[in-house]
Amino acid sequence: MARRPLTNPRKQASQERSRATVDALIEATARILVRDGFDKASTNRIAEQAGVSIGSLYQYYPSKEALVAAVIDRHNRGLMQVVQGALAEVAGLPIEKAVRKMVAIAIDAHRLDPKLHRVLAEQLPRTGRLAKLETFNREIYALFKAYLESRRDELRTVDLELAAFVCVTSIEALTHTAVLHRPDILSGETVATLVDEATRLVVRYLR
Amino acid sequence: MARRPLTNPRKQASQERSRATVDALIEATARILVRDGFDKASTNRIAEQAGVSIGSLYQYYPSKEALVAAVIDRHNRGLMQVVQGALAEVAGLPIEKAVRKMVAIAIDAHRLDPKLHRVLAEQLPRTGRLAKLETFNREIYALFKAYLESRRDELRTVDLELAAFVCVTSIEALTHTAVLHRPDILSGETVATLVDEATRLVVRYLR
DNA sequence: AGACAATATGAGCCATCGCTCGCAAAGTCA
DNA sequence: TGACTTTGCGAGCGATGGCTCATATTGTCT
Repeated sequence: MARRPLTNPRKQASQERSRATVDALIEATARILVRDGFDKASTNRIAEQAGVSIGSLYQYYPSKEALVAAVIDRHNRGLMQVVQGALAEVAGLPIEKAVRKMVAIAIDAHRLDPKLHRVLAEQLPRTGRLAKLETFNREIYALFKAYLESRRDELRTVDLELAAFVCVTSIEALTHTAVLHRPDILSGETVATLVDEATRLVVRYLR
Repeated sequence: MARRPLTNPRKQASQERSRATVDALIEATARILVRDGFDKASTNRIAEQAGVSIGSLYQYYPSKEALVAAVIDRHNRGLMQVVQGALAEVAGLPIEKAVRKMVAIAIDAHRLDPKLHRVLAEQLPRTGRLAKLETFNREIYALFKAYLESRRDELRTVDLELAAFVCVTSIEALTHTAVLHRPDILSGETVATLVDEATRLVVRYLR
Protein backbone atom coordinates (compact mmCIF):
# COMPACT_ATOMS: atom_id res chain seq x y z
CA MET A 1 0.00 0.00 0.00
CA ALA A 2 2.35 2.71 -1.25
CA ARG A 3 1.39 5.65 0.91
CA ARG A 4 1.61 8.67 -1.29
CA PRO A 5 4.37 11.02 -0.24
CA LEU A 6 3.27 14.21 1.42
CA THR A 7 4.72 16.35 -1.30
CA ASN A 8 2.32 15.25 -3.99
CA PRO A 9 -0.76 17.20 -4.95
CA ARG A 10 -3.91 15.84 -3.43
CA LYS A 11 -6.20 15.68 -6.39
CA GLN A 12 -6.52 16.80 -9.95
CA ALA A 13 -8.43 19.90 -10.78
CA SER A 14 -10.94 19.07 -13.46
CA GLN A 15 -12.88 22.25 -13.91
CA GLU A 16 -11.53 25.50 -15.25
CA ARG A 17 -12.30 27.29 -12.02
CA SER A 18 -10.23 24.97 -9.88
CA ARG A 19 -7.28 25.06 -12.23
CA ALA A 20 -7.19 28.78 -11.69
CA THR A 21 -7.19 28.19 -7.96
CA VAL A 22 -4.25 25.84 -8.19
CA ASP A 23 -2.33 28.29 -10.35
CA ALA A 24 -3.01 31.08 -7.92
CA LEU A 25 -1.71 28.95 -5.08
CA ILE A 26 1.56 28.10 -6.78
CA GLU A 27 2.05 31.64 -7.92
CA ALA A 28 1.38 32.92 -4.41
CA THR A 29 3.79 30.40 -2.94
CA ALA A 30 6.55 31.54 -5.26
CA ARG A 31 5.83 35.18 -4.52
CA ILE A 32 5.94 34.69 -0.79
CA LEU A 33 9.07 32.58 -0.95
CA VAL A 34 10.78 35.36 -2.84
CA ARG A 35 9.42 38.21 -0.80
CA ASP A 36 9.43 36.78 2.71
CA GLY A 37 11.47 33.61 2.64
CA PHE A 38 10.74 30.01 3.44
CA ASP A 39 10.09 30.43 7.13
CA LYS A 40 7.41 33.03 6.66
CA ALA A 41 5.64 31.00 4.03
CA SER A 42 2.80 29.61 6.10
CA THR A 43 -0.17 27.92 4.53
CA ASN A 44 -2.48 30.56 5.94
CA ARG A 45 -0.45 33.31 4.40
CA ILE A 46 -0.16 31.57 1.07
CA ALA A 47 -3.90 31.09 0.90
CA GLU A 48 -4.49 34.71 1.75
CA GLN A 49 -1.99 35.93 -0.85
CA ALA A 50 -3.60 33.71 -3.44
CA GLY A 51 -7.02 35.10 -2.64
CA VAL A 52 -8.16 31.61 -1.82
CA SER A 53 -9.49 30.17 1.38
CA ILE A 54 -7.34 27.97 3.56
CA GLY A 55 -9.84 25.20 3.07
CA SER A 56 -9.39 25.27 -0.67
CA LEU A 57 -5.64 25.15 -0.31
CA TYR A 58 -5.91 21.87 1.54
CA GLN A 59 -8.20 20.50 -1.12
CA TYR A 60 -5.22 20.45 -3.46
CA TYR A 61 -2.07 20.35 -1.39
CA PRO A 62 -1.62 18.42 1.84
CA SER A 63 1.15 20.58 3.22
CA LYS A 64 3.38 23.54 2.78
CA GLU A 65 6.10 21.25 1.47
CA ALA A 66 3.82 20.06 -1.27
CA LEU A 67 3.30 23.61 -2.44
CA VAL A 68 6.99 24.35 -2.35
CA ALA A 69 7.66 21.14 -4.23
CA ALA A 70 5.26 22.31 -6.91
CA VAL A 71 7.15 25.58 -7.20
CA ILE A 72 10.43 23.70 -7.42
CA ASP A 73 9.07 21.48 -10.15
CA ARG A 74 7.94 24.44 -12.17
CA HIS A 75 11.28 26.16 -11.75
CA ASN A 76 13.22 23.03 -12.59
CA ARG A 77 11.20 22.43 -15.72
CA GLY A 78 12.21 25.87 -16.88
CA LEU A 79 15.87 25.26 -16.11
CA MET A 80 15.89 21.84 -17.66
CA GLN A 81 14.50 23.25 -20.86
CA VAL A 82 17.30 25.80 -21.02
CA VAL A 83 19.94 23.17 -20.31
CA GLN A 84 18.62 20.63 -22.77
CA GLY A 85 18.32 23.27 -25.42
CA ALA A 86 21.90 24.31 -24.86
CA LEU A 87 23.20 20.79 -24.94
CA ALA A 88 21.38 20.07 -28.15
CA GLU A 89 22.77 23.21 -29.72
CA VAL A 90 26.24 22.20 -28.64
CA ALA A 91 26.14 18.50 -29.41
CA GLY A 92 28.27 18.66 -32.53
CA LEU A 93 30.83 21.14 -31.31
CA PRO A 94 34.36 20.39 -30.10
CA ILE A 95 35.04 20.58 -26.41
CA GLU A 96 36.43 24.08 -26.22
CA LYS A 97 33.47 25.68 -27.95
CA ALA A 98 30.97 23.45 -26.21
CA VAL A 99 32.21 24.05 -22.71
CA ARG A 100 32.34 27.78 -23.27
CA LYS A 101 28.77 27.80 -24.41
CA MET A 102 27.71 25.69 -21.47
CA VAL A 103 29.34 27.95 -18.94
CA ALA A 104 27.56 30.90 -20.45
CA ILE A 105 24.30 29.01 -20.31
CA ALA A 106 24.87 28.09 -16.70
CA ILE A 107 25.18 31.75 -15.85
CA ASP A 108 22.06 32.57 -17.80
CA ALA A 109 20.19 29.77 -16.08
CA HIS A 110 21.03 31.18 -12.70
CA ARG A 111 19.71 34.46 -13.89
CA LEU A 112 16.36 33.06 -15.00
CA ASP A 113 14.63 33.93 -11.79
CA PRO A 114 17.54 34.68 -9.50
CA LYS A 115 15.50 35.66 -6.50
CA LEU A 116 13.56 32.45 -6.54
CA HIS A 117 16.68 30.49 -7.30
CA ARG A 118 18.36 32.01 -4.30
CA VAL A 119 15.57 31.06 -1.96
CA LEU A 120 15.47 27.56 -3.34
CA ALA A 121 19.20 27.21 -3.01
CA GLU A 122 19.67 28.83 0.35
CA GLN A 123 16.60 28.51 2.46
CA LEU A 124 15.21 25.10 1.74
CA PRO A 125 15.70 22.21 4.08
CA ARG A 126 17.42 19.96 1.61
CA THR A 127 16.86 16.82 3.55
CA GLY A 128 13.62 15.03 4.17
CA ARG A 129 10.71 15.75 1.96
CA LEU A 130 12.37 18.29 -0.30
CA ALA A 131 15.20 16.27 -1.77
CA LYS A 132 14.06 16.88 -5.32
CA LEU A 133 17.00 19.11 -6.05
CA GLU A 134 19.28 16.08 -5.92
CA THR A 135 17.50 14.20 -8.68
CA PHE A 136 17.64 17.29 -10.82
CA ASN A 137 21.40 17.39 -10.52
CA ARG A 138 21.68 13.73 -11.36
CA GLU A 139 19.93 14.38 -14.63
CA ILE A 140 22.40 17.09 -15.48
CA TYR A 141 25.33 14.79 -14.78
CA ALA A 142 23.84 12.20 -17.10
CA LEU A 143 23.34 14.68 -19.91
CA PHE A 144 26.86 15.98 -19.64
CA LYS A 145 28.30 12.51 -19.44
CA ALA A 146 26.49 11.64 -22.65
CA TYR A 147 28.12 14.59 -24.34
CA LEU A 148 31.53 13.53 -23.10
CA GLU A 149 30.99 10.06 -24.47
CA SER A 150 30.26 11.47 -27.89
CA ARG A 151 33.63 13.22 -27.75
CA ARG A 152 35.67 10.54 -26.11
CA ASP A 153 38.41 10.72 -28.71
CA GLU A 154 39.25 14.26 -27.69
CA LEU A 155 39.65 13.26 -24.06
CA ARG A 156 42.38 11.65 -22.06
CA THR A 157 41.62 8.30 -20.51
CA VAL A 158 39.35 8.92 -17.61
CA ASP A 159 36.26 7.58 -15.90
CA LEU A 160 33.61 9.64 -17.62
CA GLU A 161 31.23 9.32 -14.71
CA LEU A 162 33.78 10.92 -12.44
CA ALA A 163 34.79 13.49 -15.05
CA ALA A 164 31.19 14.56 -15.47
CA PHE A 165 30.89 14.90 -11.72
CA VAL A 166 33.98 17.08 -11.54
CA CYS A 167 33.01 19.31 -14.45
CA VAL A 168 29.37 19.82 -13.61
CA THR A 169 30.00 20.35 -9.93
CA SER A 170 32.68 22.92 -10.64
CA ILE A 171 30.76 24.86 -13.25
CA GLU A 172 27.67 24.82 -11.13
CA ALA A 173 29.52 26.04 -8.06
CA LEU A 174 31.37 28.78 -9.89
CA THR A 175 28.36 30.21 -11.65
CA HIS A 176 26.12 29.77 -8.66
CA THR A 177 28.49 31.42 -6.22
CA ALA A 178 29.33 34.21 -8.62
CA VAL A 179 25.72 35.05 -9.35
CA LEU A 180 24.51 34.84 -5.79
CA HIS A 181 27.43 36.07 -3.75
CA ARG A 182 29.82 37.93 -5.98
CA PRO A 183 27.95 40.44 -8.06
CA ASP A 184 31.27 42.24 -8.49
CA ILE A 185 32.57 39.38 -10.62
CA LEU A 186 29.64 39.56 -12.97
CA SER A 187 29.48 43.26 -13.64
CA GLY A 188 29.90 44.09 -17.30
CA GLU A 189 33.34 43.16 -18.59
CA THR A 190 34.26 40.69 -15.91
CA VAL A 191 31.54 38.26 -16.79
CA ALA A 192 33.49 37.41 -19.93
CA THR A 193 36.58 36.86 -17.83
CA LEU A 194 34.74 34.46 -15.58
CA VAL A 195 33.56 32.52 -18.60
CA ASP A 196 37.13 32.38 -19.86
CA GLU A 197 38.44 31.12 -16.57
CA ALA A 198 35.77 28.51 -16.01
CA THR A 199 36.20 27.27 -19.56
CA ARG A 200 39.92 27.00 -19.14
CA LEU A 201 39.47 25.14 -15.88
CA VAL A 202 37.26 22.50 -17.39
CA VAL A 203 38.87 22.16 -20.79
CA ARG A 204 42.41 21.71 -19.54
CA TYR A 205 41.15 19.26 -17.00
CA LEU A 206 39.49 17.13 -19.63
CA ARG A 207 42.37 16.68 -22.02
CA MET B 1 22.99 53.99 18.28
CA ALA B 2 24.26 50.77 16.80
CA ARG B 3 21.58 48.29 17.75
CA ARG B 4 23.32 45.06 18.54
CA PRO B 5 22.48 42.30 16.06
CA LEU B 6 20.20 39.61 17.38
CA THR B 7 22.78 36.91 16.91
CA ASN B 8 25.13 38.14 19.58
CA PRO B 9 25.23 36.74 23.06
CA ARG B 10 23.42 38.85 25.57
CA LYS B 11 25.94 39.11 28.32
CA GLN B 12 29.17 37.65 29.56
CA ALA B 13 29.17 34.89 32.08
CA SER B 14 31.53 35.85 34.85
CA GLN B 15 31.12 33.08 37.37
CA GLU B 16 32.11 29.50 36.91
CA ARG B 17 28.55 28.31 37.31
CA SER B 18 27.20 30.42 34.50
CA ARG B 19 29.99 29.47 32.15
CA ALA B 20 28.89 25.89 32.59
CA THR B 21 25.34 26.93 31.73
CA VAL B 22 26.45 28.61 28.55
CA ASP B 23 28.49 25.58 27.53
CA ALA B 24 25.57 23.29 28.18
CA LEU B 25 23.37 25.47 26.00
CA ILE B 26 25.71 25.43 23.05
CA GLU B 27 26.36 21.75 23.40
CA ALA B 28 22.64 21.05 23.57
CA THR B 29 22.02 23.21 20.54
CA ALA B 30 24.57 21.29 18.52
CA ARG B 31 23.17 17.98 19.66
CA ILE B 32 19.62 18.88 18.74
CA LEU B 33 20.67 20.32 15.40
CA VAL B 34 22.37 17.05 14.57
CA ARG B 35 19.72 14.77 15.94
CA ASP B 36 16.53 16.58 15.02
CA GLY B 37 17.43 19.27 12.54
CA PHE B 38 17.06 23.01 12.48
CA ASP B 39 13.29 23.14 12.45
CA LYS B 40 12.90 21.07 15.57
CA ALA B 41 15.45 23.08 17.47
CA SER B 42 13.15 25.25 19.57
CA THR B 43 14.44 27.30 22.45
CA ASN B 44 12.26 25.35 24.86
CA ARG B 45 13.69 22.10 23.67
CA ILE B 46 17.25 23.34 23.75
CA ALA B 47 16.84 24.52 27.33
CA GLU B 48 15.36 21.21 28.34
CA GLN B 49 18.12 19.23 26.64
CA ALA B 50 20.71 21.40 28.34
CA GLY B 51 19.10 20.83 31.70
CA VAL B 52 18.67 24.55 32.05
CA SER B 53 15.56 26.60 32.45
CA ILE B 54 14.17 28.57 29.57
CA GLY B 55 14.65 31.72 31.58
CA SER B 56 18.37 31.09 31.89
CA LEU B 57 18.64 30.51 28.20
CA TYR B 58 17.31 33.98 27.52
CA GLN B 59 19.72 35.44 30.02
CA TYR B 60 22.50 34.61 27.62
CA TYR B 61 21.06 34.35 24.16
CA PRO B 62 18.32 36.55 22.78
CA SER B 63 17.09 34.08 20.20
CA LYS B 64 17.43 30.71 18.64
CA GLU B 65 19.52 32.22 15.88
CA ALA B 66 21.99 33.49 18.44
CA LEU B 67 22.48 29.99 19.76
CA VAL B 68 22.91 28.55 16.31
CA ALA B 69 25.35 31.33 15.51
CA ALA B 70 27.38 30.32 18.54
CA VAL B 71 27.46 26.74 17.33
CA ILE B 72 28.56 27.91 13.91
CA ASP B 73 31.33 29.99 15.40
CA ARG B 74 32.61 27.06 17.38
CA HIS B 75 32.52 24.83 14.34
CA ASN B 76 34.19 27.41 12.15
CA ARG B 77 36.97 27.96 14.66
CA GLY B 78 37.72 24.26 14.44
CA LEU B 79 37.69 24.30 10.67
CA MET B 80 39.79 27.41 10.46
CA GLN B 81 42.41 25.86 12.66
CA VAL B 82 42.63 22.84 10.38
CA VAL B 83 42.84 25.03 7.31
CA GLN B 84 45.42 27.39 8.71
CA GLY B 85 47.50 24.50 9.94
CA ALA B 86 47.42 22.95 6.51
CA LEU B 87 48.33 26.17 4.77
CA ALA B 88 51.26 26.73 7.08
CA GLU B 89 52.47 23.22 6.51
CA VAL B 90 52.22 23.74 2.78
CA ALA B 91 53.56 27.25 2.51
CA GLY B 92 56.95 26.30 1.11
CA LEU B 93 55.80 23.61 -1.26
CA PRO B 94 55.42 23.91 -5.02
CA ILE B 95 51.93 24.12 -6.41
CA GLU B 96 51.40 20.52 -7.31
CA LYS B 97 52.28 19.18 -3.87
CA ALA B 98 50.53 22.01 -2.09
CA VAL B 99 47.26 21.72 -3.94
CA ARG B 100 47.19 17.98 -3.44
CA LYS B 101 47.65 18.42 0.26
CA MET B 102 44.94 21.06 0.39
CA VAL B 103 42.44 18.93 -1.39
CA ALA B 104 43.07 16.14 1.07
CA ILE B 105 42.66 18.57 3.92
CA ALA B 106 39.42 19.87 2.49
CA ILE B 107 38.04 16.36 2.53
CA ASP B 108 39.23 15.83 6.08
CA ALA B 109 37.70 19.11 7.13
CA HIS B 110 34.34 18.06 5.83
CA ARG B 111 34.70 14.93 7.85
CA LEU B 112 35.45 16.76 11.11
CA ASP B 113 31.91 16.62 12.32
CA PRO B 114 30.07 15.63 9.17
CA LYS B 115 26.64 15.45 10.71
CA LEU B 116 26.85 18.93 12.08
CA HIS B 117 28.45 20.16 8.90
CA ARG B 118 25.58 18.75 6.91
CA VAL B 119 22.98 20.47 9.03
CA LEU B 120 24.85 23.73 8.86
CA ALA B 121 25.22 23.44 5.10
CA GLU B 122 21.79 22.19 4.23
CA GLN B 123 19.26 23.32 6.74
CA LEU B 124 20.25 26.82 7.65
CA PRO B 125 18.56 29.86 6.27
CA ARG B 126 21.64 31.44 4.82
CA THR B 127 20.21 34.88 4.46
CA GLY B 128 19.36 37.35 7.14
CA ARG B 129 20.80 36.77 10.53
CA LEU B 130 22.83 33.71 9.75
CA ALA B 131 25.08 34.97 7.01
CA LYS B 132 28.25 34.19 8.94
CA LEU B 133 29.17 31.41 6.58
CA GLU B 134 29.95 34.01 3.95
CA THR B 135 32.59 35.76 5.97
CA PHE B 136 34.21 32.45 6.73
CA ASN B 137 34.58 31.75 3.05
CA ARG B 138 36.06 35.17 2.44
CA GLU B 139 38.81 34.39 4.89
CA ILE B 140 39.63 31.18 3.07
CA TYR B 141 39.86 33.04 -0.24
CA ALA B 142 42.28 35.49 1.33
CA LEU B 143 44.52 32.78 2.74
CA PHE B 144 44.68 30.94 -0.54
CA LYS B 145 45.32 34.11 -2.45
CA ALA B 146 48.24 34.82 -0.17
CA TYR B 147 49.68 31.42 -0.98
CA LEU B 148 49.28 32.05 -4.67
CA GLU B 149 51.08 35.35 -4.37
CA SER B 150 54.02 33.62 -2.76
CA ARG B 151 54.22 31.35 -5.81
CA ARG B 152 53.45 33.85 -8.47
CA ASP B 153 56.43 32.86 -10.56
CA GLU B 154 55.02 29.39 -11.11
CA LEU B 155 51.74 30.81 -12.38
CA ARG B 156 50.58 32.19 -15.65
CA THR B 157 49.53 35.81 -15.71
CA VAL B 158 46.19 35.99 -14.02
CA ASP B 159 44.19 38.04 -11.58
CA LEU B 160 45.02 36.26 -8.36
CA GLU B 161 41.82 37.36 -6.70
CA LEU B 162 39.83 35.68 -9.41
CA ALA B 163 42.09 32.65 -9.49
CA ALA B 164 41.67 32.15 -5.76
CA PHE B 165 37.92 32.38 -6.19
CA VAL B 166 37.94 29.76 -8.92
CA CYS B 167 40.20 27.34 -7.07
CA VAL B 168 38.64 27.58 -3.65
CA THR B 169 35.10 27.46 -4.95
CA SER B 170 35.85 24.40 -7.04
CA ILE B 171 37.68 22.48 -4.37
CA GLU B 172 35.08 23.35 -1.81
CA ALA B 173 32.23 22.25 -4.07
CA LEU B 174 33.90 19.01 -5.10
CA THR B 175 34.78 17.88 -1.62
CA HIS B 176 31.55 19.11 -0.14
CA THR B 177 29.35 17.43 -2.69
CA ALA B 178 31.34 14.25 -2.62
CA VAL B 179 31.26 13.93 1.14
CA LEU B 180 27.62 14.84 1.54
CA HIS B 181 25.95 13.44 -1.54
CA ARG B 182 28.25 10.90 -3.14
CA PRO B 183 29.51 8.46 -0.57
CA ASP B 184 30.23 6.10 -3.47
CA ILE B 185 33.00 8.39 -4.64
CA LEU B 186 34.73 8.37 -1.30
CA SER B 187 34.73 4.68 -0.51
CA GLY B 188 38.23 3.29 -0.06
CA GLU B 189 40.22 3.44 -3.28
CA THR B 190 38.19 6.07 -5.04
CA VAL B 191 38.98 8.78 -2.55
CA ALA B 192 42.52 8.83 -3.90
CA THR B 193 41.13 9.14 -7.39
CA LEU B 194 39.04 12.11 -6.40
CA VAL B 195 42.09 13.79 -4.91
CA ASP B 196 43.98 13.15 -8.14
CA GLU B 197 41.25 14.61 -10.26
CA ALA B 198 40.67 17.68 -8.14
CA THR B 199 44.39 18.33 -7.99
CA ARG B 200 44.71 18.02 -11.74
CA LEU B 201 41.79 20.35 -12.23
CA VAL B 202 43.28 23.12 -10.15
CA VAL B 203 46.95 22.69 -11.05
CA ARG B 204 46.43 22.70 -14.79
CA TYR B 205 44.18 25.66 -14.45
CA LEU B 206 46.78 27.65 -12.59
CA ARG B 207 49.70 27.29 -14.98
C1' DA C 1 26.93 38.48 59.32
C1' DG C 2 24.68 41.45 56.15
C1' DA C 3 24.12 43.67 51.70
C1' DC C 4 24.15 43.46 46.95
C1' DA C 5 24.95 41.34 42.49
C1' DA C 6 24.84 37.42 39.67
C1' DT C 7 22.48 33.52 38.33
C1' DA C 8 18.60 30.25 37.89
C1' DT C 9 13.72 29.08 37.75
C1' DG C 10 9.32 27.93 35.21
C1' DA C 11 4.37 29.18 34.89
C1' DG C 12 2.21 31.15 31.53
C1' DC C 13 1.09 35.11 27.92
C1' DC C 14 0.31 35.85 23.28
C1' DA C 15 1.12 34.86 18.55
C1' DT C 16 1.21 31.71 15.00
C1' DC C 17 0.99 27.34 12.90
C1' DG C 18 -1.05 23.41 10.46
C1' DC C 19 -5.13 21.68 9.57
C1' DT C 20 -10.39 20.04 9.91
C1' DC C 21 -15.11 20.18 9.16
C1' DG C 22 -19.72 21.62 8.37
C1' DC C 23 -21.80 24.32 5.15
C1' DA C 24 -22.58 27.41 0.96
C1' DA C 25 -21.96 28.24 -3.90
C1' DA C 26 -21.07 27.00 -8.58
C1' DG C 27 -20.97 23.66 -12.21
C1' DT C 28 -22.68 19.41 -14.64
C1' DC C 29 -25.82 16.37 -16.47
C1' DA C 30 -30.42 14.28 -17.15
C1' DT D 1 -35.75 21.86 -13.38
C1' DG D 2 -33.91 18.90 -9.94
C1' DA D 3 -30.29 15.69 -8.34
C1' DC D 4 -25.69 15.19 -7.79
C1' DT D 5 -20.69 16.51 -7.95
C1' DT D 6 -17.13 19.63 -7.64
C1' DT D 7 -15.30 23.51 -5.68
C1' DG D 8 -14.86 27.17 -2.26
C1' DC D 9 -15.30 28.93 2.28
C1' DG D 10 -13.43 30.41 6.98
C1' DA D 11 -14.22 30.02 12.08
C1' DG D 12 -11.78 27.91 15.10
C1' DC D 13 -9.34 23.72 17.55
C1' DG D 14 -5.23 21.94 19.53
C1' DA D 15 -0.31 22.28 19.44
C1' DT D 16 3.70 24.64 19.58
C1' DG D 17 6.48 28.53 19.24
C1' DG D 18 9.27 32.59 21.24
C1' DC D 19 9.81 34.96 25.09
C1' DT D 20 8.88 37.73 29.85
C1' DC D 21 8.77 38.47 34.56
C1' DA D 22 8.18 37.85 39.39
C1' DT D 23 10.53 35.11 42.36
C1' DA D 24 14.03 32.06 44.49
C1' DT D 25 18.75 30.63 44.95
C1' DT D 26 23.68 31.10 44.96
C1' DG D 27 28.00 33.75 45.01
C1' DT D 28 30.90 37.74 46.36
C1' DC D 29 32.56 41.31 49.05
C1' DT D 30 33.32 43.89 53.27
